[in-house]
Amino acid sequence: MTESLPVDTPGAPEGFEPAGYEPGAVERKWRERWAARAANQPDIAGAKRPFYALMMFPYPSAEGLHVGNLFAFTGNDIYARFQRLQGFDVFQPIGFDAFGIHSENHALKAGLHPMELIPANIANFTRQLERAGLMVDWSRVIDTTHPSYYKWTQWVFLKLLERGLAFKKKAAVNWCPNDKTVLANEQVENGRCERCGALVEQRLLEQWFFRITDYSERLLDGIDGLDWSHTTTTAQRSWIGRSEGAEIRFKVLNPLEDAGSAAVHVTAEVGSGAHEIKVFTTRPDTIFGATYVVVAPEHPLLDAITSYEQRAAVAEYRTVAARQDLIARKTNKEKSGVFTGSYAVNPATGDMMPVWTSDYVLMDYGTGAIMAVPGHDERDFEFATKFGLPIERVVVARDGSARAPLSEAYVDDADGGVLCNSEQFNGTPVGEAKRILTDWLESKHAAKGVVNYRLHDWCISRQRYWGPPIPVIYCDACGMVPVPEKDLPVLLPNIPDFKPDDSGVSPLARHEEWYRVPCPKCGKSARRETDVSDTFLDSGWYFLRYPSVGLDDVPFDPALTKKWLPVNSYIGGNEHAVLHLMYSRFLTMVLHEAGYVDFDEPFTKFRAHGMIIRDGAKMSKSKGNVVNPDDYFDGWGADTFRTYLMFLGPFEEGGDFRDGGISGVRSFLGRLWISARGSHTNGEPELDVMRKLHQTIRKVGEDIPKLSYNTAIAAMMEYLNTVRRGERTAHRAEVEPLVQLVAPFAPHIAEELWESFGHVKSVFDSGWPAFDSALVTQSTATIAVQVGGKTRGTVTVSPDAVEADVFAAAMADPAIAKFITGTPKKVIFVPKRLLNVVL
RNA sequence: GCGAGAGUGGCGGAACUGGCAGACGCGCAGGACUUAGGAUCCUGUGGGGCAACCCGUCCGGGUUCGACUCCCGGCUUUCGCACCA
Repeated sequence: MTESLPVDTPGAPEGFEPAGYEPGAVERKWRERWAARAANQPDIAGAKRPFYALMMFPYPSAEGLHVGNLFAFTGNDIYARFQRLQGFDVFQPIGFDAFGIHSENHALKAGLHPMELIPANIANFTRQLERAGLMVDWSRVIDTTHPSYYKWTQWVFLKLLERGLAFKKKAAVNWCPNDKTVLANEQVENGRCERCGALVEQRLLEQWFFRITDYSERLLDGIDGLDWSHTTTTAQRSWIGRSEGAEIRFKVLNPLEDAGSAAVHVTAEVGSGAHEIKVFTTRPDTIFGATYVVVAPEHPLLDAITSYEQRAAVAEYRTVAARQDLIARKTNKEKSGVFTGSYAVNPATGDMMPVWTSDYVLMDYGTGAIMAVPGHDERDFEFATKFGLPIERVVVARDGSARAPLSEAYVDDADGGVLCNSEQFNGTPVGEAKRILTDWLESKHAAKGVVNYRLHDWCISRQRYWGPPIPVIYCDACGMVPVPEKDLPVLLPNIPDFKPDDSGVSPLARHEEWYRVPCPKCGKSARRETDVSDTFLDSGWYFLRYPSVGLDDVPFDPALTKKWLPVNSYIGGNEHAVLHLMYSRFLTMVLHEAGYVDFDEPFTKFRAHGMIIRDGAKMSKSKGNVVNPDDYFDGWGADTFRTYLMFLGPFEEGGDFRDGGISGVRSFLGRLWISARGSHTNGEPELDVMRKLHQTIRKVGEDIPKLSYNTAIAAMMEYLNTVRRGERTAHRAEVEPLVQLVAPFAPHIAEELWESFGHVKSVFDSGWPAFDSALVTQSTATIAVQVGGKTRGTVTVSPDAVEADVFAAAMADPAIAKFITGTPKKVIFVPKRLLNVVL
């Protein structure tokens, strides 16, 4: 794979024979030089112009660095180095997100202990990352599994506990029988564990939760002020899932002995309404069309409202639903359900509506109960059709008939519909009707307008070993007692048998010597919490820690935090668009309220990078299309590999990795080397070349902040082609600034060439070259001449030529003039660009 | 199903606010230097046609002097979310 370049350079000055470009040697030299000079360590306490360039820290897998990681890190590094060249004190830290089920499972499989596996993985990652030539401050690395870090993760937990934002509740949770662990809803995909693919079961366990739902509104509103990738903010908004509607209360009649008989047609006056079912609906306007009510199988009132006759059927249905819950329930859309034997009163019509239970109503969302409007909801329509429940039309297109039968749910709630069969509200447009009907129901004390969110509380409990123990102690006398801050960290013990079992309790519970502790309050024997916390808690605050790494008495120093945060630029994958970024925002808001930080949004700017695919598919071991960065570092050098990755396609979209293109980038650097090493200082640089240079300086300076790296590289290639056109030798002044432009992409070769020009200081302390706006302007303009919109040729004129000049020039060219027959009806002139003659 | 993107040469991809479509690179072809070249350098390269020219940015309409770009309708595709009431 290694290739040699010619030793002699055409036109090289007498007695100077540049050695061929050998990336291996050059890169080694500069890695060592940077380390020796601590070149990548900003003055954390004293920086004048701090710039925090953060990238999402990796999970240090045993397989080593993935090109996807490298792609992301390189993209961040280029931006960071560019900011450094702009004169900022750039802080680009890195760390390792090494707790969690992934590491633990891998350790189990490999027969190793995570406490041995993880340091080895981190060492390997570090070695690979160092070769990439990242401008990373290696003196401030975070390892989430180190007690000096998770001490403060536990501290964060205690802060939430203090503020009432951490709480325990028994909850139906997703249990993966294979990984033997609880999964967050987000970790379940189509009823299967996102990691191992096993079918997920439902279990009832006591879990720790963070009350993120208290922040739904703030998390949503805050998005407006963020400079984030559009795709990311869209994902956040839809994850929060705000919807406006009404909560409507339905009185339920006591189950009547004869309920269920066909003759039942009770009036509103009958029954005492001992129970009330609350439903959430976004369509209060359709209340007149509500013909039945459905509660989720887990609904707390279900038992109370079920009639004697229906009890067996309901109980059986509920058992089946519980068993299949996340499996069939979310994938099998065939409607099923059972009548409870009770009736609810429609507050608008006074009609009796049968109450059913069905798994198409989710306990998780809204109130766990719905009013069914089969005429105007597809799911309700399907259900009503299947079970023979009445379907009423209460919305009709403006020109439609209120009697028109419904063959499917009419769901147009935008502008088309007006109410019908709704008494005094007939004719009201749907839009207004939502508000009017809510007000009306409110006046009858049957409803209130509410806002509902899809966002759920964050379950942070994991019944596993490889995580930070949740710092709580249970005492028979004192109850739940938080571990005092002075006792942090609660160390994760090094135990050999960390394998989870089927009990649903963490392996830590098997170690009495660990979990038996004196109560911090009364001193009597007590027990530790044996759950560990979610890795998203580790990564939810790590950006706060970086500037304060090494300070053991605080999680993050106030002065340093004020200086460096919020993060100026954050780059990462869109796979974390929702959870990691949402949790980080949430924790920041809480810490802000608690007075620990003076900002409430952690990441001012966020950009999601694209994904690198190969042969049109995601890289994976099973497909055998994984790229090992080491091979490319060895074969081509880090500078070539970095630049190539950035040249593949737009950074925010990713690209298709193929070996084919890499040689183009390598020969670009090779030619740069030759032109720079062979450059002369005789006389003046060529004016046309200098024009192109200054245009290139401008272009690259505009492209990098936009992360438009591929076009920046293309511009530099184009410029180098101009410099070398016709085998000409470069003037020093023509290539020296190019070395600065290339530096963020290919830092090693840039340093080497910069040094060869006689500079003592690093190229990264040389500042970004300024462009001369006089030179950027073209000396001539090539103007397209169109006749009737069709391009018929071009004319070259002065850039400030006016319409008449260009028209004259066009007429002087017979190839163009022959199309201009007769008097032009109209002439469109765009200076410096185009002349269009309309006949 | 809903939401957000994306469809441009043989390939990866450029194209500012509606103004010469195909920058840059790969590949390919020809040439130079060479004992040789898979190294390096130069030239060419959307399709058709001898040419003048014609046709070309997923498809069909539209707006405009002019559309890859804007509007309407459709197709394909990627990524989220998904019985969210």
